[in-house]
Amino acid sequence: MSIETGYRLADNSRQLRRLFDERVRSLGITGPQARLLLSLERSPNENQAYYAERLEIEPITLTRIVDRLEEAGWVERQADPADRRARILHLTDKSRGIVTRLRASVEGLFEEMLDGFDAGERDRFAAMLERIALNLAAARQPEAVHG
Amino acid sequence: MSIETGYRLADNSRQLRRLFDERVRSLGITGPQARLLLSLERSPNENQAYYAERLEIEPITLTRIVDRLEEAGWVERQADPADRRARILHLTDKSRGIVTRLRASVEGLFEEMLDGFDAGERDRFAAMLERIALNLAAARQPEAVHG
DNA sequence: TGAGAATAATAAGCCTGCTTATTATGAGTG
DNA sequence: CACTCATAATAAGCAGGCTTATTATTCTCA
Repeated sequence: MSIETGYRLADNSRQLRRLFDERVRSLGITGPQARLLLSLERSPNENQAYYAERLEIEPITLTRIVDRLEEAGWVERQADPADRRARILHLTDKSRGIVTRLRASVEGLFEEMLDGFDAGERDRFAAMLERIALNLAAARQPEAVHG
Repeated sequence: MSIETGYRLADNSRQLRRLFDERVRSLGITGPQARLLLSLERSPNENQAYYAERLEIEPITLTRIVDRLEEAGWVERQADPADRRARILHLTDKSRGIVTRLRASVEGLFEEMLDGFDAGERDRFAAMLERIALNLAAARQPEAVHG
């Protein structure tokens, strides 16, 4: 039984990612670029390692996303006066406008996803997802159990 | 509220995909390659278009996965006597052994994911995922509503 | 202080996903 | 039959994910 549910969960999230990518594409950016811009709006002026951690991608992956965003004028790298290794990221005047639309797009999509769910159902679904998140975290480090 | 739930769903599935990729990697193949091999076990001897449709990837993406699997001896392409454009795929003697272990790996992972969920909870979670799948399908073609 | 470990960013190279385009073949219609 | 349209596979080229490795800097602690 868990097989079908596992596949369904994977399928749903693939659809969700696709829809997100499609919608932000009309704004001229890719899905991962949009995720970084949203993260930059919420927590600005941190170094690249911070955003890589937050988006759960490798630093080198983030580096290349930033390369393209910077080239297109959506973000700027800035030296960190406190650490000469680091680069601080921030939005530009050009990008501040788009981020609002991005946020609306994401919120609308998530709302469509849960269309027809009442408040109680949303709570129960969210609680189940939290339990699954814990299970997946536990599955990640099977060695740690033997401490 | 739906924002956090949407992000949680996306996060969970990213974790799930990562765990899957990590586990099959020890068998010497990548995640997408594993998905194709499992699909080949379940429905053998179809053409490439069939598996692309089934895995919900573009035909060209499947072509390249097959390129690498064929080169490594995990699958074989075969001419379709009924359609000279098409190529029929099938597993090889070498791959038949690994597919059993793949299946066990997937089933184990999905089981860990739902650890602690009783039968009723599994049913309710699966039902919610189905509703979300319908909502996402509806979100895909907003134009069709006006049809 | 000074040596070694840790951290920040990046490069190279692989695989997978996409869009757009091309070629070969098949199917349908007049 | 011939014309058109659809379909199967593939190519080119890009973005994003990864692993592994490199360089520069910072941190730790004996």
